[in-house]
Amino acid sequence: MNKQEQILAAAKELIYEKGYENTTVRDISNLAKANVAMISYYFGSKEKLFAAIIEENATNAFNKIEYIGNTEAPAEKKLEALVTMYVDRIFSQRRFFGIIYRELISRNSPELNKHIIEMHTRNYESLKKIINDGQQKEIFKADIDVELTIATLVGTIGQVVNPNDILYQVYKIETEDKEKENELKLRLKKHLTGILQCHLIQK
Amino acid sequence: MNKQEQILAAAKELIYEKGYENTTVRDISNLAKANVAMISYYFGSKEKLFAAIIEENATNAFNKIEYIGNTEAPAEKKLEALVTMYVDRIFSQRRFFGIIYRELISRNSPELNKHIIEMHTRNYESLKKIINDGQQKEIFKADIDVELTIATLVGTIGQVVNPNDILYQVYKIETEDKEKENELKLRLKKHLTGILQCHLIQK
Amino acid sequence: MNKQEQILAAAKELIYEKGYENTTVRDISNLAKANVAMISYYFGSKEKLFAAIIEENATNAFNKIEYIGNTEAPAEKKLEALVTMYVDRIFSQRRFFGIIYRELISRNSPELNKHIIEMHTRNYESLKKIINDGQQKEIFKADIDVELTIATLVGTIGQVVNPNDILYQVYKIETEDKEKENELKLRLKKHLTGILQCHLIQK
Amino acid sequence: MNKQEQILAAAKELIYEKGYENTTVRDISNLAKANVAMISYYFGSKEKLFAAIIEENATNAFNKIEYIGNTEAPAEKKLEALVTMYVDRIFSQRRFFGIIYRELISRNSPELNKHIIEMHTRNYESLKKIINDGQQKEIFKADIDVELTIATLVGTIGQVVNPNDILYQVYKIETEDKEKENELKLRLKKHLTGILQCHLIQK
DNA sequence: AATGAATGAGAATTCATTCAT
DNA sequence: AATGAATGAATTCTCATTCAT
Repeated sequence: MNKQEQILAAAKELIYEKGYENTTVRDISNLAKANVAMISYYFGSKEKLFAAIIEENATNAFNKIEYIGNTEAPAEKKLEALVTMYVDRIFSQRRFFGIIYRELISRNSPELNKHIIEMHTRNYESLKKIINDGQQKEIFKADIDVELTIATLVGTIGQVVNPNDILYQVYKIETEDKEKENELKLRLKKHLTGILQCHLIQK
Repeated sequence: MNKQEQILAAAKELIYEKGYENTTVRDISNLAKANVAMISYYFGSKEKLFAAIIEENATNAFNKIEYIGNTEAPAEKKLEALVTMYVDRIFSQRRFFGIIYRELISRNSPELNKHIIEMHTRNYESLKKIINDGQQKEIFKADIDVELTIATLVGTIGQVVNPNDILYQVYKIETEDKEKENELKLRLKKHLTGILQCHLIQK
Repeated sequence: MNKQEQILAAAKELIYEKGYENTTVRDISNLAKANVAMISYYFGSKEKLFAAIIEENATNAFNKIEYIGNTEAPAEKKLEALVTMYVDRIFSQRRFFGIIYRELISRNSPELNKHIIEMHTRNYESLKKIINDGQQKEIFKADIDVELTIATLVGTIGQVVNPNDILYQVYKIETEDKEKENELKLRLKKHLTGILQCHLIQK
Repeated sequence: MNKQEQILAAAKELIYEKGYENTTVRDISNLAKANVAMISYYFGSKEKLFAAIIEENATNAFNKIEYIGNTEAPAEKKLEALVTMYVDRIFSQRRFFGIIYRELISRNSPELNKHIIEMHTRNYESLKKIINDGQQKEIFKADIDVELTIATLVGTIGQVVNPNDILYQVYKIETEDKEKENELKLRLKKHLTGILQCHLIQK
């Protein structure tokens, strides 16, 4: 792992840990064992470093959604695959998920916001295609609110995973415990598959 | 409205608009037409001002949940009332919703976090009581995941309302348009009532 | 002298001494025995502090030119008064004269440049009026190049006073010696009065 | 043109354009299409690169003055030749003229200053010799202030050419216009020849 | 209760220079 | 001779807080 990658990794870790505003470039450079100036050298600025992280992340998600969309599986299997993928993904990136929204809200960098939105729109469209496809094949109900159904999928996981102190204390789930975490992931997959099937599938 | 209230109001407005870190005490004092020093004078520090806002907010929510729980309505009506209340509430406080989680993540003030969690736990318990009640009366299914069901309720609304640029661009919803906003609220209420009834109610 | 004035005074001193770029806000705040932040507090930024200095200075010059222009003296007396005024002025502000041009050349702040030019234009017009008046009264020759005559007046003094190492070493004039300095001022006044009278006055 | 010369050329161009402090070694290396490190490699440091530029420039001037001094022409012709030479020279090097003084004032490199002063002293002595020669031959008046006369020559041109925004706006002269520029040079030569002859030549 | 001035710490960024190749 | 990566020092500015009134 070269310096540039080390910086990226350190930034990802810290930015979620403490938020974008609370993470200083010095923190990042210390963790990455790189000189402060290297951040400007490689990424131009703190903000652009952040943009690079988002870019990488969103593209990654996009590829996974597209992959599921392009399989030959029936719609209900695709739904299950999406739930599984999303739960795994958001959990494994719990350190990152959430910041996007947090920073989106801080309107001080319209350019960055625009970029994030573009990424998200792309991912969203890819996701929508899968549901529309299920509707066309008359496996999914026609009269569902596609946008809000996606909001339920993502929002539920986000709610569980994001504000982790709440998760781990309000929801009485122990943190740092891999086993318990896997249990929770299973619970989430089951809950979401159940609620979404009930909501989506024709009877 | 006295100076203290003016400061509180200004803080609420700005902190959501730009986030906690991006809101300076000077911004707040300017908007409140108060002197900077008054913030320290009345609230002790910026952080304590923030805590005061959260306090007020959470207590407000708690009262509303308790009120619904204490009515004589049947469980399915209470569910509908909760959906309506949550949608209205989060929408009307969209300016505030989200910061809590955002700041929770920034771990720099454990005390503040603890306080937020206590508030939330209290609200959460009150909410859970309502669902457990419906289960006891055999209107709601017994084998549902109560915690995650609440996560779906709150998370779905949050997902729609929170990152509003995404809302307004990815979800193709026009901002600043009261009529469209009401339309969206109706959509959300319908979607959530539908999906939660399908999920919760015994057949 | 309050803090704001102290900062202004310290800035004037240092900026000429070492140039704008070589003077740090920390230097200024140290000399002014003020905190660094006070510079932003009072002036907004280093650049605006510089602008304030220029403003004050140019306005001061303008008033003096206007005063001479408005006296009842004959043109040749006004010329003498101008020479005297300019020599005294540039000498007494030798610490300041020159920076304007130095910074004008560094084109990085177009706004500042625009402002400086406006000030100078105003002063220049006032000066020109005096010479034109002498021409109208047929005391001064009609066929002189007014712009370049002013350039000679200002440029000569500037050349002597500005690059003071050259002045004091190339021109073999001892620095820091008040007596010698007065001698030099007399020399300059004599030289300029002589050369300008020879150039301007009708025979 | 090899790399070293390219760097020198790029440095000359940029340093005047933006001033010494505002020109970064990276700017220079970019324009010269050379690596940053080559500047240190060839010149030792940014400052020494600057010294090299000054050296070249001053020597060039010295040779021209000496050439005029060594011709057989009568003093008044030499004066005219000097005016012409100086106007042409300062104009053609307007990009460079002025920085010398600007940097001289920034006292942070005494060595560099000393060097510049030496160069200037040499040039100045050569110039003075020409005037003294004219005095000896009783063509020029004996009672003139030689130093200040030279200051008038150089200062007037500098005043016109140096702060070019003032020149081009206060003096109402269009920039970038070769024809107008030549016109201005002629004006200057005429003005200076006139004023200096009137001042210097015996009647 | 209220103010404006003042403080000191900490932020991101930029720069000339050097090192390893 | 030439390069790209890396360094550490320095700079301006912003912020929450406190002091004197």
